[in-house]
Amino acid sequence: MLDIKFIRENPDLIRQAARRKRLDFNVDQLLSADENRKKILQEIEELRAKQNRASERIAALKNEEEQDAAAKDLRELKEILSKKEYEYRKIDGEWSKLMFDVPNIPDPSVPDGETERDSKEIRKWGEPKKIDFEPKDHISLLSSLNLADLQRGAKVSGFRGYFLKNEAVILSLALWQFVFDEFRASNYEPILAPALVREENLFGSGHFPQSREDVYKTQDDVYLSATAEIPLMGFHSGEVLDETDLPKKYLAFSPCFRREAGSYGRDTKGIYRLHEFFKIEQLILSVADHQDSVKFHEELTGNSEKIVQALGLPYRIVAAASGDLGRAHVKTYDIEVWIPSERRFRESHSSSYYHDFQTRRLNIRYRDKTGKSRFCYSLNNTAIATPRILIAILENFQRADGSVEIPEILQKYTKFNLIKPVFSDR
RNA sequence: GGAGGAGUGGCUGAGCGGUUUAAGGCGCCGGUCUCGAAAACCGGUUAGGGAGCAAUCCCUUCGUGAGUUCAAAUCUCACCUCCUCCGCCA
Repeated sequence: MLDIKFIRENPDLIRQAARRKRLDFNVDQLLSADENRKKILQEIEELRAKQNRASERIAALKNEEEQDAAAKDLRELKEILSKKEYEYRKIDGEWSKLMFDVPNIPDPSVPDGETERDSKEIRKWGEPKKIDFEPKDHISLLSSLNLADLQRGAKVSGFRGYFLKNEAVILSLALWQFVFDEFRASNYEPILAPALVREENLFGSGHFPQSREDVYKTQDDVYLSATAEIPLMGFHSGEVLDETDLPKKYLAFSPCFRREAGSYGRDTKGIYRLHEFFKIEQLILSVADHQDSVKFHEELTGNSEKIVQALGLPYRIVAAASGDLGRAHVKTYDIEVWIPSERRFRESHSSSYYHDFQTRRLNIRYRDKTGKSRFCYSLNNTAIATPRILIAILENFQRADGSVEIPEILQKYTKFNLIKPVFSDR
């Protein structure tokens, strides 16, 4: 959600934002709804003022008969008022609907383009290991090393279902432990976040109303969160923080659920795209300052780079193209790790900032030094997502004999340094 | 799942149809007093929107939404949250 005053004063910026994000949004429709709404609201306020004054006069009358007589005269006013109010509710509903559709404005540095293919490489780290044999893909490694059961996963859980087994389990636990340890000395507060969230949080974070079909809904009308960003943004909703408490930094683990409604044809095999996974997410609430957002965006991205570097995975940072940005986003960096079997980089982390788009919806404010209340700015980034990151680890660390090395940094957690192929079902 | 009770400003807490522009207290800000401070005393102090150069004025806001009424913090209904008890439960 953007400030209506800003929209009134900068309709061209909104038009341009919609064009860059490849969204169909009609600013003029909003502006005319806005004008209409404002006009009716002013009329209602005048009528209410009139009614309030008349009511006060009635209250001053001591005689009940006099009161009744005076009240009679007000019924007509009341009728006009309620008609106006009905009109207002209608236009206000229209107005809100449009307001929820207004895209946030992409930063000028965001590369223009339609899809993922138009993203721009910012920097690169590491060299893919020389593999002098035909590298197996993660699906065949999972199978030969007995690390997952995808058939039974589908039988029990349905399409995209999976069981992780044996060393893959220990490796997952090791990754989570390692990441929380990496942040131990930092001022990121560790959190285990709920996955069940109320609808308002999904609106607040900018996932609703557009992406309803991507989210699971329970029979109690609470939803299964697609990321800890959602409960974490809801954490401070409706609060007025003190400027001295900012920035707030969180590191949250949660299960994540995604319907993947629009991606039936894509990544249908393996564990790249799942309905159910686990993620540790970083999130920052900061003061309302663009330069701060830029600074913290780099910090969040840098934190994740350190993790991927420590794991020894070659990666690159790309700035997502304008058309690939979510409605709520100002700018997004993806970390893409090297996948040997595909000979390409694929997304493992996503680091974004939003200015006050989310905090305005969630009403997360702070009192600045002058005592004025302002909306915080928000940012978030993946710290690690499992099992997806296992794909990169398995493929990059595979050896000619079919075994897989464990990244050195994880060995103190896993207590083993090699995953060996099995030749019979364990 | 069942039975009760409760949600009021930054906090505490009164009000239960109309001088409520929400009492009182705490906190905070300003002032008087003081060499300075504390105490005491005086004044100010919810938030959002709108009109105006400004002084100021208007509307909304007592968990949320709908309703009754000329008028709702106050009455009715639904929902949300918290507390107590019973049941179930890792």
